[in-house]
Amino acid sequence: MKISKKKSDIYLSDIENFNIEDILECGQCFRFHKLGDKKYVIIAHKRELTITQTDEFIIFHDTAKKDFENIWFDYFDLNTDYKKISSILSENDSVLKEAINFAKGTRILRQEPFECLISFIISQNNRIPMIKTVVNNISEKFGEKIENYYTFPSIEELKNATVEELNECKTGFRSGYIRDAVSKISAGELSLCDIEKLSYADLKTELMKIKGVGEKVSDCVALFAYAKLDAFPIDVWVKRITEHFYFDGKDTAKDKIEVFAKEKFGEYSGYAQQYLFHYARMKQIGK
DNA sequence: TTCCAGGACCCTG
DNA sequence: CAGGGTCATGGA
Repeated sequence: MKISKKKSDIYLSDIENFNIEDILECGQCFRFHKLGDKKYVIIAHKRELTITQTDEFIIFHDTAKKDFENIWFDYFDLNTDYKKISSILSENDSVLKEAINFAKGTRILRQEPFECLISFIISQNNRIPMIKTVVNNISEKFGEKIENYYTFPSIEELKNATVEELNECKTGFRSGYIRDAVSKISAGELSLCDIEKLSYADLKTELMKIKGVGEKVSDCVALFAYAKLDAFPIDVWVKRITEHFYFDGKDTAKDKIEVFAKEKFGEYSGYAQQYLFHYARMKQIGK
């Protein structure tokens, strides 16, 4: 990977397995807007990052080198060798091979824990376009305006949000769950910072103390905010595609699928899950 | 109109 | 303890 600075922009080159479209459209994060072909603006870390990708470069517009090193390098998981991981997962598994080939440039983002937690609470029994709408509504109502967009609110900014105000953001029956998460965190019953050092299993146990956070939501937060790569979130799509390809199309309990994934994908479960999820959803597999 | 979505809660038996 | 009805919301 090569990094160069041109005027106020950062240029990345010689990087494999990076496709901004795959990364953003695969359903792991919700606060971005498409500006054009392979051109997006992402709102994270109190910044609006405009990013474009050409055949040769990935361009981080108007970005200080310090911000690239301190924020975006980790956010885009640039220290991980996805070529190696995709090659290991493709080996002896034609399903993964196909799913990876479909979206080679997918990477697991390292998202901010609070935003990730609230976003995936909202995700339950919901659709991705609607999740994006609701998360944006919350940002516009409780966050701060940067330039053209609003930040996702901090814990402090969401602390006094009432169920009625949340309902106005279309959170529906999840408003009480968000209230419970915010109150437990602001009361110090749960520290999103302290749990970072916990194992995957212990981290899940802590997150699941929040009302409205179960197996799947805690798995997503573990994977997308804390980089617990042994997590394998099982939603309707992952259930469908694993049943379709690995269980002869038969209805299979989630705990059985979990055991299967751990055995087959091991320390790379999180990556495998994301390739499978995106492929299944795009191809409507099992539906 | 009915069904369903990156589920989890809670009541019933 | 397992199973399934129920929960807002909006698009297909």
